[in-house]
Amino acid sequence: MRLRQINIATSYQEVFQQLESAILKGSIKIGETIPTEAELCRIFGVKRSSVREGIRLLEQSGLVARGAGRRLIATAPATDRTSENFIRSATLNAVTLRELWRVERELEALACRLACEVARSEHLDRLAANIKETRRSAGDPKATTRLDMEFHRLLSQATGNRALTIARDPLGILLYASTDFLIARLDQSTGRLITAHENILAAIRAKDVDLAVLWMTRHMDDFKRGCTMSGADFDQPISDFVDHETLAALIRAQPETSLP
Amino acid sequence: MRLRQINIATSYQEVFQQLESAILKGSIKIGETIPTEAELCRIFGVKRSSVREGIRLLEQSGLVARGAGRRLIATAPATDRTSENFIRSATLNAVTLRELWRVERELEALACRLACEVARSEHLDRLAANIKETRRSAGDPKATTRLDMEFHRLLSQATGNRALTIARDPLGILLYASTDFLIARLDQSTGRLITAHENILAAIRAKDVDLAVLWMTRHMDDFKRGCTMSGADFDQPISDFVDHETLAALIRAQPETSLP
DNA sequence: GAATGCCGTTTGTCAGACAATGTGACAAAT
DNA sequence: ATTTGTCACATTGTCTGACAAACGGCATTC
Repeated sequence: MRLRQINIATSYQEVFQQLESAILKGSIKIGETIPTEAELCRIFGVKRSSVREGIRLLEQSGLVARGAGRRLIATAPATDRTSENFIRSATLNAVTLRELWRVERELEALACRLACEVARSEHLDRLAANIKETRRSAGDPKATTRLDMEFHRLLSQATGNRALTIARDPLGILLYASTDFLIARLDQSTGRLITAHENILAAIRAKDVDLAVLWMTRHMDDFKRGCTMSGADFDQPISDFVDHETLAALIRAQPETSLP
Repeated sequence: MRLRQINIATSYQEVFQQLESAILKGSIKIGETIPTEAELCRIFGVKRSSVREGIRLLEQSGLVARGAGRRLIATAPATDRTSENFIRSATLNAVTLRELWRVERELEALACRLACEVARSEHLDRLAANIKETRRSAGDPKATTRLDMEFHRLLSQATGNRALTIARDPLGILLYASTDFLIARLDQSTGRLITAHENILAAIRAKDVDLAVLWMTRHMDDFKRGCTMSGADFDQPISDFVDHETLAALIRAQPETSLP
């Protein structure tokens, strides 16, 4: 005889699960409004407090957001939700800069390979514009760092691979936030950074996979060297490099990466 | 004169943010109990409904969970929270099997490289045990598929790189769930699967990076061939291969990957 | 036609209550 | 001595009812 764990869901969890299913399977389409709280009370046969608590769970999952008025509309969770979670998880598990960097290095290389394959000109133009702006930002390390992060984000979008974008985004944000702390690093190396970006873009334009990956790898190794040279211990947990307030601000400041 | 966007947080959001900060910066340590709702009411000066709605946000973030009794304790969000989010995002953005597979292929290769570097014998033994069990599972495709997923999860843990584990886990779950649907595929190829796993493990034991990556790449390409041969269109969104109920069950069934 | 003010609707919050469930201690039974 | 029954207590889950603030939409005004 096999008996199983008893697991009774509370009312508010039931509210969450039913609405979540409805959104994920498309009964409620993205952009549609969710019924009002009063209506949900009628539908589910529970009181407003339970409905509201269930809605909070949806809210934190990124499945609903307040649209025009205060009505809730169904939304597809963008990369920033996954980023939030990744960042919380990485922070509390004391993930080190080295671990983060190693994975990011590989994903950036993959981004280069994929970009060479699909590379639409509109995406490449955006990258070119980013480089141009980066050159103008010389002398403003904070802006340079931000544009660097933006370059890599644009590159991942240029691949058209949304799994890559979703997976890479949080890593990019965390690395950026950590090095923002070590900003002195950049003063010396803005030149090298621009050179690397330019060469990467040129290689992608030429569809030269190996060259693009080579330059990207150099770029990432430069990044590491810069960190260690400015005294950072690559084996310290990221929470030593960046406080949570900064991270929270960063997450919310993301330009809501669109996944076409 | 520079005026900025006004952004007033509601009471329950404020409750969430303050508790989130406290946990992330360690004022409330992982494993500690959160004050009772009544106490939080006193502390924050708001009513229970607001406190409770704030707690729901924490709950969905994976920052708290019900411990012994019904008291809430602070928890470090494990990989399954990030997985949930990734999966919702990937599903609703209609990410295709191809996109997913391409990224997973790269991360698995990285896992091989890192495993060759650090490879502690206890982890390798676990992989060996998994292969042994896989061999016993011949004839039970469902079990084989599950053990295959488990192999890759164990491998990523063997790298000691928690950023990799957190990033890879959701991809593994999604790919597994999608192919569970195409289970016939496996009947023909369990042999090849075991051979691949064995060769990967042997190469890692011998610290032969190139060989390990080579076998892993073959293994992943086999996977793709198996999918297409059993009639799957690799360019269809994953939601065509797996319904949400299955995914939700999978997420909850995860053995709560520990990040040491 | 665009700006303004009013009104119904919906949400955010409060106030208070009760039942269900879990804890801990202690007595009773095996 | 270990297990079981019982009880008081703490805490959570849910309900009831209410009100102010904020918003959309509509009629009004210039």
